[in-house]
Amino acid sequence: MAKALPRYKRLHEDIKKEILQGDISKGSLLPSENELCAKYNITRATVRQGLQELVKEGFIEKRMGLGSIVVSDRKTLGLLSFKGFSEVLKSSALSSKTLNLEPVECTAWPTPFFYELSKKEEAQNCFSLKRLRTIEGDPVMLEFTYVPQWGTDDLPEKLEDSSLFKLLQVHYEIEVLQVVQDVRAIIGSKEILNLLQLKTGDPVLEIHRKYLTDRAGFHIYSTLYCNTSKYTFSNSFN
Amino acid sequence: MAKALPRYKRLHEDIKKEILQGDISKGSLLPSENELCAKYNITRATVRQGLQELVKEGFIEKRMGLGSIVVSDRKTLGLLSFKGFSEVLKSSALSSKTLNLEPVECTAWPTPFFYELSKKEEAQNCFSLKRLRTIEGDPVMLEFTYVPQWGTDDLPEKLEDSSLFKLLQVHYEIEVLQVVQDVRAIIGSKEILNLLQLKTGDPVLEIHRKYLTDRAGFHIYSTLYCNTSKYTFSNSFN
DNA sequence: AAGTGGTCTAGACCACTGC
DNA sequence: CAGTGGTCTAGACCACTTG
Repeated sequence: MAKALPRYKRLHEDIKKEILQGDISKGSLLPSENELCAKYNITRATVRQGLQELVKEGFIEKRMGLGSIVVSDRKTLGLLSFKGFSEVLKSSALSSKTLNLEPVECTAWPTPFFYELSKKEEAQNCFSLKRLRTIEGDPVMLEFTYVPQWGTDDLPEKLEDSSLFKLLQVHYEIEVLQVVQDVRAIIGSKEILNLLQLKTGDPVLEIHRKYLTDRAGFHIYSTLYCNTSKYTFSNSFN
Repeated sequence: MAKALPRYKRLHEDIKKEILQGDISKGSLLPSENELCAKYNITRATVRQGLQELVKEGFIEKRMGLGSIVVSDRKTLGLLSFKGFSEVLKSSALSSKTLNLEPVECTAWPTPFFYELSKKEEAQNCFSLKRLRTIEGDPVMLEFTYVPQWGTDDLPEKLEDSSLFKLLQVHYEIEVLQVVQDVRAIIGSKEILNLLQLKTGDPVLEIHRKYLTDRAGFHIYSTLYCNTSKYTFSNSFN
């Protein structure tokens, strides 16, 4: 029972594999779109659809009049910035920990919710995670995350041994494609300040996030409260 | 001299404006792709190219067999995108203004500087801009920007009639490729609070930015102080 | 000048959602 | 069922970069 991948997807995965395996080295040019047409026996529109995925993932960049350049590590920071806390920090020398403040629950969505939910989302429950992140023992981020219960029923037990985003990718084949976030500075509530070990009147970074995935209509939502007195919240994009 | 906009871009901006102005309400369906073909006198491939931009920006989502749903009418500002203040706002219905608090000066870099400068940068002076951005009359962002004086000698007079980033692109052919930023929440100083019309003890978003350009070694630096009491600052990345 | 990616046309068939 | 978006073909002209 072969799945019969779309042709553009086939090209996308082929080239991605070649890049990751080093068959096409960073900085070099991909075959031209016309050459790829010939190689895969597809039209240019289909080739471009496939290449566009690679651009979106940050593997290649296109240069007018020149070609498609492999830049596999240029977007690294930008990619890491939404892949979750642990992935971002694991390459640095700082020790980080994540503490689940409450067991994962499956409940209705909080109301009012900070982003508008679709009817499909509203109709189902969600898993809610309440976690505190620390760096070198200092609490730096309080995170409330909401994952729709939609083919992810055994999420709680799986969550034990891996990060949320890795779990979604590996066990459910859900990949985060994009993040939209709203940022503001607020004076933290007593509960938030307490958990972040801040004093009354201290400012806190509040971030609302919506993660868009490759499963249509499947979104993950987070609210983050950050103690930025010692560590800043940094990201990179292009 | 202005080039005609590509047709897909025209459609993209039109619909985006309609969404932001509330002409198409959140949760409703866009006209079908075939209807848009007829309305704009373009083919479906072109319509899809335009709609895809809206998907990328998080304004719409597509549902197989159903249509394109408007999922966001955020009036928040994509100010964390690197395209600059004016560009982000021009498609929305909100009126924005930029006030130069001081004439553009060419001086040494401030010390200490918030990012590490290369020797080449340190060896030259920089233009410093101090600007206040307002939306609908409300001051929302105080911006200190530093541009190296490196083939940009006539920057001050050129700056009169266009945005900084457009100016750099058009007159000096410098294109911003990537942005690195550090974000924190602070309690504003008296001067900052005053300019942003905030009260003592109010929180402010502080952002340090480094813009990387296609001219090797040429960077632009900014410090932003944002009043997030009324508008949040949003961005989107992948 | 030759080749590249950027844009665009005018069709086509399919799988899916709602009625 | 009729209509939608998902995929795809076979062309075309353009602006741009490099030799």
